[in-house]
Amino acid sequence: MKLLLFAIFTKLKYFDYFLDNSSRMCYNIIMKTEFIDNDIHITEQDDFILQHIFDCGQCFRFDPDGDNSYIGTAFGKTVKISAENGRIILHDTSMEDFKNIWYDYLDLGRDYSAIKRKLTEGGDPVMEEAVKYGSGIRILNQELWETVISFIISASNNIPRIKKIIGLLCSNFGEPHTYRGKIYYSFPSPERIAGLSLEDLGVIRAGFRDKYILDCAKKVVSGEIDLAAISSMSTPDAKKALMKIWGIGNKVSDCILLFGLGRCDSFPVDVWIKRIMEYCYFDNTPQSIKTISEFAENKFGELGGMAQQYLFFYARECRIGVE
DNA sequence: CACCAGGCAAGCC
DNA sequence: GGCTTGCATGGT
Repeated sequence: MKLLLFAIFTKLKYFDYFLDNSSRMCYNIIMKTEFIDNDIHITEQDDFILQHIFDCGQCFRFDPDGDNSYIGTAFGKTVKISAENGRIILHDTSMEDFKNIWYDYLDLGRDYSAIKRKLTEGGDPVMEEAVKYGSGIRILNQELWETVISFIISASNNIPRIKKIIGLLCSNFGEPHTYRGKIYYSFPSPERIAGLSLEDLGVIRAGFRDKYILDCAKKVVSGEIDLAAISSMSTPDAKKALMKIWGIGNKVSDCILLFGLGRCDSFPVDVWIKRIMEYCYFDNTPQSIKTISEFAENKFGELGGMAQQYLFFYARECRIGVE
């Protein structure tokens, strides 16, 4: 029990909690893993629903691939994930990539059942509904550079078009690799983007955001922006540093803190969150973003980021406050 | 045609 | 500090 509570706020490292690290079958306290014919099979993991994970606006590079499957690219590797009858399968991957990339990317070391219990233990009917709708949400641990550029692109944009722009960025400027007989592209490096002109970048149709992308890439390459340094800063300092980047303001920096830097207390307030918070907690009366942020900080604290994802998914599924 | 989309920068007070 | 406006593009 002590371990479970501990796991809410930390993350179980793959290597730390597996009983038998040398065999092809492993357990940790919240799931069972097997490596069978180039596939990773995960069972005894109930807090995992692909639609919730990949359709809650945190990640723009995974798409449905048939029933109960998604396929996408992260850290330069592509994986097809399917989930059916309590069995999650990561197809055509290696144990190495599972340990080094996907285990952490999918946040498999965190106990989301405990998080959901904690968020709803106060008897908040709003959060109970939200958690019911998005019960399989997990917060992905994404690459910082990709998260920075992706959320610069997200400003004043809609999710389908964000995905389209990022897709064009990768297919035009990323490195190709083959997976299951098809070609996929990595997210382009800072060096690659920094070498482009604004005109080159025009093919991705990013609109007014193109200059932010180019400026950021150039400054990352020159060292003026040090992402490694930012990742080791305290959350307030990291936020200040991110907000110095052209094109990154309050909301985008909160998204980067949550999705790219693992700061789970970060509570990004966008138009959807603003609407659902006003509707559910403020008698549907308009509030400033600052008021909503402070309310969320008091109410959700360390779990603000998780609460935000459940609310965001719930708001969009039920179109709360729209019409 | 207007209005909006996981906002932000710049210019104003 | 807070408030307004313009911004690229594509969809409704």
